[in-house]
Amino acid sequence: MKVTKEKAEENRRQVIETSSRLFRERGFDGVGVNTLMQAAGLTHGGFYKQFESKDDLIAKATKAALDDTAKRMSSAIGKDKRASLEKTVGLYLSEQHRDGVSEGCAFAALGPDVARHGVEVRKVMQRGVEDQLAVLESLVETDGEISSREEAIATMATMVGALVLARSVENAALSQEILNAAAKSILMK
Amino acid sequence: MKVTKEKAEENRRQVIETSSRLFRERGFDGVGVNTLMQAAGLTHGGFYKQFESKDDLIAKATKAALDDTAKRMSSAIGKDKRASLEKTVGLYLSEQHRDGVSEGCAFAALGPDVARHGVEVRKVMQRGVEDQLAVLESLVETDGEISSREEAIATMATMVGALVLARSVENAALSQEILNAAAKSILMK
DNA sequence: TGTACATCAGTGAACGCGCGTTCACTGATGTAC
DNA sequence: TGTACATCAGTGAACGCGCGTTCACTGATGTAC
Repeated sequence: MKVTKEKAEENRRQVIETSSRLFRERGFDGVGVNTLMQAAGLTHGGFYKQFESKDDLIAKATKAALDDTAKRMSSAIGKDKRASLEKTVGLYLSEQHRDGVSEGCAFAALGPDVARHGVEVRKVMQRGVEDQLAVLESLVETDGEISSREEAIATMATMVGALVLARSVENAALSQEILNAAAKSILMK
Repeated sequence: MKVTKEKAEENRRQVIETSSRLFRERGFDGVGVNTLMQAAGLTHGGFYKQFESKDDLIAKATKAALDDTAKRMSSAIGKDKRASLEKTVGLYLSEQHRDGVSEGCAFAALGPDVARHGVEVRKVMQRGVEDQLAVLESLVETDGEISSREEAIATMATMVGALVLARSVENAALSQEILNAAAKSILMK
């Protein structure tokens, strides 16, 4: 049956939000349309009234995941540059972030998945990378050897790589060691 | 029909090798048992004569991928520490490596996939991380502020993160910029 | 070394199941008068 | 404001297909004598 425009829009956002979490947790190929719709409280048949295809939802859910992370990370930003950087790195390389994939960074959770998919989602990802780089660029200190843009890129790469590695190993001590060493290296510079 | 022990062992290795490439390219959930067996020139029915389950193959193929990368990377190691580090970083953060997922680093290609899977494959991955860290530890220079172990971890995180990001963005210039900035940052320290 | 036979890698059909996508239908919403 | 009707979000069955796994069978290999 038909539903108010507002309700339809709310359902749509619900599907995207739920998908952004489930995709991060299980990968694009790890959850089906049926599961995603049911998790949002709907039946699968109506999916194509809201989205062009699963790939369309993938692009939109990835964007939502990026916005989600950006918002969480922005809570670390204050007036003091150094304190903001420390807080950002501390949040990103925390046990909680490592263990909370479904609410965490889309680059670390979905990077390789994105690389395997279509142009759309890679454009979305690119936008997310540029946005995050802009934030980091305003936080890093640099000497003459390297530009703040380059420093921001290296910092982001270190954070993403450390999170990916920390999540890939079985041993908890090694996992923690990875997070700590990366944080130390970034904040030492 | 039965086949010589040697032929059976060769088939087995062929399946593992093929899988290690296809998994890196398409993800664990992106290729089925049927496809993997056919790619190795066999029919799918015999799969369970060689492997306990798909997860069993995933663990063995991931190990093969790690060994593959380790071998490729070891070609960069020579007598001069600094030159070896430069060559390692140069190889890892090259366009060729970015574009050659199926022959490239398992951490960057399969990290999140591994994080989503069983204990077995995470143990395999951990071993790979430790091995690669040992190599890097012997290449990095450190001051008193950070240990060579910590420096090796940070270096590895930066390389893996940069490769993941470079593969996730659509724009070729940005992708190259990421590789370059990460390499510069590592070699500057 | 030659023969009889057990082993078992590989085949191909089949299992139940979930995939992404399509479609005829429903009935409340929202619009035209 | 009230009525008639077109719209369209959501339903549930169905599409062909590939998934991981099982199984009866084949026939060359490899072993026991």
